[in-house]
Amino acid sequence: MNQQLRMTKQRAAVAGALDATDEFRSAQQLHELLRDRGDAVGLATVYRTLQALAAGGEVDVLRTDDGEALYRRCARTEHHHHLVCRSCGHAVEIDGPTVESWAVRVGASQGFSDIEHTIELWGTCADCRAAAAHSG
Amino acid sequence: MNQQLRMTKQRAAVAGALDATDEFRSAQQLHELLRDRGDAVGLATVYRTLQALAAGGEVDVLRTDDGEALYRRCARTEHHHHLVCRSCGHAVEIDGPTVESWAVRVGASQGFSDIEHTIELWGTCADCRAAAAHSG
DNA sequence: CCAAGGCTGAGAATCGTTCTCATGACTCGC
DNA sequence: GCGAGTCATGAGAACGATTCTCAGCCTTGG
Repeated sequence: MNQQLRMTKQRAAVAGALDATDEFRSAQQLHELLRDRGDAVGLATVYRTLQALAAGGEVDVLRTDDGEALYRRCARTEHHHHLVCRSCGHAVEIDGPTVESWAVRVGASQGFSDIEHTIELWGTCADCRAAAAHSG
Repeated sequence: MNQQLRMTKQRAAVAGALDATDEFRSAQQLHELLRDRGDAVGLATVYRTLQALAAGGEVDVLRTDDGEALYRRCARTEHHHHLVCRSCGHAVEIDGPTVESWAVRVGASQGFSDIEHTIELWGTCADCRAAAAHSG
């Protein structure tokens, strides 16, 4: 299969960093994280690795309001959505069977085909809310 | 209230360009469009105007998969979503009462607060599909 | 018509992301 | 273990979208 993909120290490091958290992280955050941890990896390599993982469906990608890409290794490969904490990136995988069918139905009723949808929920997780309460 | 906001030729031009279409357009597209039309407006001004309009809720903004911002003047100011043609930008405003409540419910059940959601549908509109069929 | 302060635009500066290219690291066959 | 052929890496340049700077212009209130 992917005889083409060599398992290098760098790829392992990036994958490891992703495995170590269930929060969405930007490429730059992962890059810093690896550097601080001692597993320095070039920024370009981090981007390339994330790209490859995303293409293979091994990590999920989403965009913040200002267009930055965030990555996360999810437990499941099947289609799902996320509830993400806007302050710490903590995420919960969620299903929305109802939403799925709604999307397809609405799309079709308007004559559109090849319907896809972008559905992400943003909020403040319990921990962050508590933290905010203490400091405020 | 917005005594602060002066009505200038440039702002009128940008607003006009937005009013003239129901498709999502990027700042750069609008900039070119205005130039071609003879109402040249500086790119910076286009961005500033769109930003102001978006802040005032007068235009809707969404992000393409690669992070570019698209703008559109919508008929309604109330919360709604869109079904957008990924090839021409044509958009239809849609409601999703079911989805709205689902989002809030899911968020709350996970202990998150201040839930917001990003829900956009992408597809190929009938016209674009027909066009593709002819050329393919 | 005047003054005052928001507005504009060209170009520089940012920022995230991708590309280039010389060098480095795997892998396979011997 | 050795060498060739490749894919991978990383520093830095290049890019594309967006924002900032700042001197000069225009709108508005009087």
